[in-house]
Amino acid sequence: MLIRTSCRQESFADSIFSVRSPEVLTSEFRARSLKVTPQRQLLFRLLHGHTGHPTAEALYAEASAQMPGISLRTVYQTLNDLVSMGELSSLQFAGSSTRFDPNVDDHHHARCDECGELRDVYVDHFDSLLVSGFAGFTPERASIVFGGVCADCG
Amino acid sequence: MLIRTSCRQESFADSIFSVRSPEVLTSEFRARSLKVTPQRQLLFRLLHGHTGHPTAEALYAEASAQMPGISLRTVYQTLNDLVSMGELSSLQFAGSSTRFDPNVDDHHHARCDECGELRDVYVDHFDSLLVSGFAGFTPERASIVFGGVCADCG
DNA sequence: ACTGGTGATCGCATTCGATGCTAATTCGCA
DNA sequence: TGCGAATTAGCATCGAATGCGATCACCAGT
Ligand SMILES: [Mn+2]
Ligand SMILES: [Mn+2]
Ligand SMILES: [Zn+2]
Ligand SMILES: [Zn+2]
Repeated sequence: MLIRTSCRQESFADSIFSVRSPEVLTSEFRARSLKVTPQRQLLFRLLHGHTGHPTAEALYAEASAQMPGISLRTVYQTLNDLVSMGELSSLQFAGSSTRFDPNVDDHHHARCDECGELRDVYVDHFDSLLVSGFAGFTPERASIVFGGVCADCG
Repeated sequence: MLIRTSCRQESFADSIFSVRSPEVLTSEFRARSLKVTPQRQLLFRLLHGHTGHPTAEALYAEASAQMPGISLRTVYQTLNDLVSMGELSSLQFAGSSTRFDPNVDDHHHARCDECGELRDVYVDHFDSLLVSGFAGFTPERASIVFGGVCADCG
């Protein structure tokens, strides 16, 4: 496998992509007659600025620290709402639970075979790919997952 | 999203990729001191020539038709063995159970959003992709999944 | 062919992530 | 402030997959 690494690597590292602000999410929820509860507000805050790919359990742990008694069920509920609103995306890999991605930008992922760490990667010249085998299939989206070894595990 | 469709589309459709022959798999199992039982032989046969992406349950159904009493546990066992031997690969998507892929050729997939149908696609010029964000990560593999609508659901 | 030993089979229990259900609560609008 | 509708939280349930272990059977060596 040959992969060309862009020289613009650094410029991307500077950018931080996350879920939209708690204020925006609040309006979005209200606009859909969804109530803005303290539990949801807390999750809005936790997700905003989050650059990783947390699981529901991880967010539940973070949330519990600030709001003891919040239920895992509610965390799932809210994350699912955000996903169906397109404010969050979800990723699934073999042998681990669903990861939620606060970065809804058009991007792809690199996943470490050892530790499962997931990082965002950006791909240029996607349209120079030549794909055969669609035969009637209408592609609308594409997602690339690179498998390999991360810096820590290497 | 812009995707270039290869004019060689048809030539690929002619090729049939599958798991290796029951005879080869038999030798492979013996070489590893794994016994070649009737249950395994049946699965070898079912997988050979299989061009789809069946679930363990689906293969269990097929197997049960020819060998009533075979257990789902044994089907999983054998499929997992084949995967760890590299004779079969496994794929996982959100909201559905693991799909086993008898095609271990280097290829990618297109998945219908409606019905979940999965088809093989082949990608050329992969090395013209420009990837940024690796930063220490050593990529070894890549897998592309196209999302969209299949001919039946369109 | 027989046999011993190691690996396989199969059914049942168990795990784990995720969702269904619902009484009690709370949000948000009037 | 009060009402109706949405939410919460806890527990039950689900589905896919694996752990376990008594019994079975492949197969190498005789
Ligand atoms: Mn991401
Ligand atoms: Mn395939
Ligand atoms: Zn790692
Ligand atoms: Zn379809």
